[in-house]
Amino acid sequence: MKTGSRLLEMYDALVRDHGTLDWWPGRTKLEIVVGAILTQNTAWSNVEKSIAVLKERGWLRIRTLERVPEDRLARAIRSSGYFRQKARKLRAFLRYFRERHGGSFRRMARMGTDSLREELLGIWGIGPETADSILLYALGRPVFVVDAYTHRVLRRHGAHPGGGYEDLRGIIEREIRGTAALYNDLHAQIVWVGHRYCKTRPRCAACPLLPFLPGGVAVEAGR
DNA sequence: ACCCAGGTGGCCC
DNA sequence: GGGCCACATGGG
Repeated sequence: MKTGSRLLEMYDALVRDHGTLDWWPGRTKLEIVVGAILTQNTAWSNVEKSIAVLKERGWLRIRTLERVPEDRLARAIRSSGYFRQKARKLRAFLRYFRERHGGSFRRMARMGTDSLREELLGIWGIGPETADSILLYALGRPVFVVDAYTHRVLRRHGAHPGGGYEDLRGIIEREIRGTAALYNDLHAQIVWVGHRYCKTRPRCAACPLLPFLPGGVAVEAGR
């Protein structure tokens, strides 16, 4: 299949353009998990504000966060949008984390990636992207995180093999046997280019992936 | 006054 | 198993 090699060529073009990115703003594993949940279908700038509030209040620790009532937590993360839903999701994770791992990432890390992934997907509010973000960014597992940009960027550049989340993840992981560091940067590059050039209204003029646009440059380059 | 953002669960067929 | 909808704020 040429999807993998084409994707790899696109990745190389992005790295040549601006270097590797070394991603995910988050000092601790808990902060990464919280960020992964809060950023669901939400701009990161909105999430930053919520994280700042949690830090100011000293709530960004397991034992503390567990004890914050759901409605108070919801108000604190208001800027992230869907704040009632997300407060519930955070508490659902914390409950699982306490009951299953005693609130310890060290213990959680003893699990194999596949079985842990299944457990994370069983938590209310944790879907495939959030689960994989936790596995990759908090636990350093070699998992590729598929997101809306991944679908869009690959589709626009004729590199999408079709299928949904699991299909795409499987194909990419099979064709690019990466370390966690590579999957980290690959995802970061896709979000970078998606954010700057490949939104629903694409702005392809100065995009490093311009050479990969199928059927000539002009088709999607307008607007 | 729109449109959109690093999704997910519930419900329907 | 796919198609739709609610969930909600802040920035362009």
